[in-house]
Amino acid sequence: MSRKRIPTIHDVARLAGVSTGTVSRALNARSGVHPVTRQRVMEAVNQLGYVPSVAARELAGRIESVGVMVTPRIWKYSPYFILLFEALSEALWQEGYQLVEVPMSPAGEPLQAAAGYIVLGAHDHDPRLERMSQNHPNSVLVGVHPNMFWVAPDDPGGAYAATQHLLELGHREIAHLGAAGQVGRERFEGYRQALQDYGVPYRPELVLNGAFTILPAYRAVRRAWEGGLRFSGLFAASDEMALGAIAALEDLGLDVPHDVSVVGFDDLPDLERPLTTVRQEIPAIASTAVALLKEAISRTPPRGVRVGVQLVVRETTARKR
Amino acid sequence: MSRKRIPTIHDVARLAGVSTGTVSRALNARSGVHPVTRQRVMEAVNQLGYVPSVAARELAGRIESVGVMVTPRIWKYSPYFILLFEALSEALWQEGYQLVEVPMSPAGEPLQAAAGYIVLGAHDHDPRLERMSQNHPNSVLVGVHPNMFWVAPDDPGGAYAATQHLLELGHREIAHLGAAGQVGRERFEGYRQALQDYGVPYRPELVLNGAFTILPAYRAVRRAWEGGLRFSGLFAASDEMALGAIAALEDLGLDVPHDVSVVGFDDLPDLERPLTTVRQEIPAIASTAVALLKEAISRTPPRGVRVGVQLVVRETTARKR
DNA sequence: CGTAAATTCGTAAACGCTTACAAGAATCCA
DNA sequence: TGGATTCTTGTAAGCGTTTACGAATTTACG
Repeated sequence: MSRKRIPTIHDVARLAGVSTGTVSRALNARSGVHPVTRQRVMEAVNQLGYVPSVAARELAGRIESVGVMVTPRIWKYSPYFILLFEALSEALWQEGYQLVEVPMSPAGEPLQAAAGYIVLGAHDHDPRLERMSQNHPNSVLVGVHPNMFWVAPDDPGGAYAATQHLLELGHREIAHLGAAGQVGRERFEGYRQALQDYGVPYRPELVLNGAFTILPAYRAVRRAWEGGLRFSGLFAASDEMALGAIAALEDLGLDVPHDVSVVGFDDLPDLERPLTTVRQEIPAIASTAVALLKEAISRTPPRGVRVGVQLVVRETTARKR
Repeated sequence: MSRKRIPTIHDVARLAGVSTGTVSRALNARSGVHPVTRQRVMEAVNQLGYVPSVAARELAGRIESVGVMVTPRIWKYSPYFILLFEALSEALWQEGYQLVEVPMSPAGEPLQAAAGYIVLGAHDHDPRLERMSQNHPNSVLVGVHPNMFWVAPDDPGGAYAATQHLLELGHREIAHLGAAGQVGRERFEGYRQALQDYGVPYRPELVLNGAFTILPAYRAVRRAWEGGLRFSGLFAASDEMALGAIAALEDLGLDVPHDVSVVGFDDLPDLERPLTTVRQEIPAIASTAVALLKEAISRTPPRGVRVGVQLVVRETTARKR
């Protein structure tokens, strides 16, 4: 049961009748190889099913690997983070990096060496972040931290835009379905600021608490409404929460958007409803992270970047009746 | 802002006053190097903060990397898959493999070469699986497929045990909260078989439909109960569904487990309730996948393995009143 | 048609590590 | 003490790729 040898660049070269250098150029460089030759090489590649060895590429200095450290428990917020993970993989690949998932020791040290690190999902004041920022200047946090490189979406701005949208539609009783943590706070701030700028008094009882996930949102909204709370607009701190809210409202016999307009946050793909929401450009966050990573690797002083965010109006909001 | 050179085995050798071969042996081999020499090498390693280059090791044939391909949309079932991902990373590392996340082309081809592949989360009859099974005999599916290597938990067995547990507690009206797809079907089969073996007639109206996730489960249970359906036991096809069901029942003023006993499936960690459930040994699934991968790499004919599953009785089931 | 410039391609070194091989040093036993 | 063993170590080839360099070929142009 002998193992089939994996084809290498030499096999391709032999089959195409060229040298390995040429194969490499045909594969990587935009120019410097005759179209006809390139064609022959590509055919050989397809015929053999050749795929370049990442290890060899890395050794030759063509790519480097960067470690992505994922905090455990991250799966509680999962759809968002998984999308981010995929986007990072893609963005790194584009820039000639390879994504390696590296475990983080309890003390906060990466368990594998890499050219740089990207940290996902650490808590607000996780001591491991201090550790990373001290010992690993070549790392980037997706989140906010004063003395690291960081990227984060413009949460306050997005929340502001969402609330503003509801206000512009004529709504005055606007509830907010919020969550704890730094992100939750920032989104709440945007909501509050928008109300203030439009001269609508802030009413604490209109702020409900969810947890970024769907069922707590459903229950909070249903309970609040059954308890007599009324509003014609709702800004939810995540799409999942928005879906929960909509389900609750509909189960109560209300119509979205005609009785209540709902705005979400994130713009997750493939949702069951076309949500009016604030889109996070996950690919943009990923590519910003990679750009910062390059700075971090060259030991530039750390800085943070807010990635813009965009209101997408779909079918869950309407003008107030 | 020059980047600090990463120390190599040569630097270590120079500092320790030995050859690179000796350093390598000191690091890898149990024997064949004088204790005193080894000591000197280790000191040099620590002093320089040397970490072996994974790429070079791989090129030299010491370790191999295996690609894990994650189907998009996987995040819909996410907690389970993220845990699995982490477990795989761990299990591979143990066996001297490195986990690399490799993107899958739309056609179903891995975009990076690796010693082997593990495929996660592809749909039942995904054409890309056919493709993989044809072109990449060195791959393992977590799931079930006739002509690939595959691992899967013992879904029918687990479902049987869950239902049996409810029957043994004296319940006779046992509902099933199910989901679509192969996994959903297999869990349903276990439920049905158990009823039959205990002489309890199968009543189709007791089978509710969720979608593996929490909110649809909540709504299905709530609606069914409000519609007059009654049962004293419920077997849910996933823990998330069980949580949704419990929330619904409690919102209806019922007590779990005294009015209704609920059993889940998966045994996710850190749930808000101590669920009676069927535990999937995720680490076992991961290590089985790795074991099969080794077979696959050596081109053994494909086979599938069911990993055992275990009923864990906690606080959501009770004897029928 | 002839020369200069541009394009294309082959050669070989380098990346960091492992390991087969051989040489040298230490140990053993008669 | 001397030869045979056994340990320890250095040497160098090889893993699959990229890329600087220079040779060979093609193109451009007067």
